[in-house]
Amino acid sequence: MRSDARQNRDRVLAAARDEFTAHGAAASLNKIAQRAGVGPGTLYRHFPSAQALLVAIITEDVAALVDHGRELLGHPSPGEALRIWLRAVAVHATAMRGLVATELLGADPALAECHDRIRAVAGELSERAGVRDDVDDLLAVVSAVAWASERLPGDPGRLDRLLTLVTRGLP
Amino acid sequence: MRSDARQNRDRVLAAARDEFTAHGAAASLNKIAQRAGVGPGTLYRHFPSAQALLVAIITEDVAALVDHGRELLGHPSPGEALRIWLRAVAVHATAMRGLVATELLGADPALAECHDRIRAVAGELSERAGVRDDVDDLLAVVSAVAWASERLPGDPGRLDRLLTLVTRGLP
DNA sequence: TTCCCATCCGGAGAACCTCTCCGTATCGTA
DNA sequence: TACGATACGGAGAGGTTCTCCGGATGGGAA
Repeated sequence: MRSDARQNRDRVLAAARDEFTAHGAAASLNKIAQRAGVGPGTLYRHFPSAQALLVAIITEDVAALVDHGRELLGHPSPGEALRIWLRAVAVHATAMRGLVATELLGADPALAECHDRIRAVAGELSERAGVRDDVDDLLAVVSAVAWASERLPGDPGRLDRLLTLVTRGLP
Repeated sequence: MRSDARQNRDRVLAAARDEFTAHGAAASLNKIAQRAGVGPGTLYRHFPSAQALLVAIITEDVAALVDHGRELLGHPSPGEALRIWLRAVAVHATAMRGLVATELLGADPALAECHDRIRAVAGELSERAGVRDDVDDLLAVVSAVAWASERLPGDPGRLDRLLTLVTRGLP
């Protein structure tokens, strides 16, 4: 890839983060292109859809989330490790006004690898904690309440209350 | 209100239900107007925004939901009554591709009366069941998993599994 | 039954969106 | 330094939301 192409792609991604963070699903691709200082044709050549943009951003962030989960495998309290990590998953899902949750709960095959990585860590943490719940269902619930808490951003403690509600059956 | 105005309003509401059911948030107000057989000016005079349309539809449906809840107050098993009703709330929230959940979890003051009515029934059912959870949080969780289950409509049993997960701490 | 007017209708147009196409620009290799 | 493959970008097509105002009409009064 040419250097100007690489630079433009990075700028589009950064602008997309900012626009999605500010406007969630209402973010405009034209505005993202303007913010990145490129033409719409350039944006579309790098990312054929808003979804492709979101996938690229989410993929960057899932790496850190998975690393965090792996570190928690060494936690002395398996139940606590799982709770800490599920909270990290929830916080991650609230990003970009809940768009991360929306994408992770959808069926985009482009996120299959992200799902696999998250599922693998969730599986290990759950097993250590003796939790028998289906990990996909557990992750779905956590993402769902993350998304819900983004619907009323004026209540900062809400995410934790909702998480407490949905994880009380855990050890 | 004139009879032609009343008729057009009803047709717009019916068309809106159909379009929101088929397309969720991607439903177009122009298409709704076309489907109702009115001009955009007519649609906008009756409903100044998509949100106003949704509020009108949701308000119609909440009446039935609340009636259902009141009937359940006579249920011999208070825990079971609460579960049955929370499931009804979830099913209601999945309507129009999860748009009902999206709206009920938002901050639109126009839905304040709906919230009050739902909260009142939830409060009574919870009290009978000995549940101390904050009813707003409980309702939020239920709407959240309803929305999540709409993200993957190909898995019909998912809503029930997610509901079982989030309500297991109840009596 | 007719008339009149307040209420209602509807569609052209403005401004924005998504997305594409193709003439122009430029990076990088020879 | 030159050239060509790669990349750019913006005009334009077709869609959306939303408004405005000239025309239509429901219904009440005479």
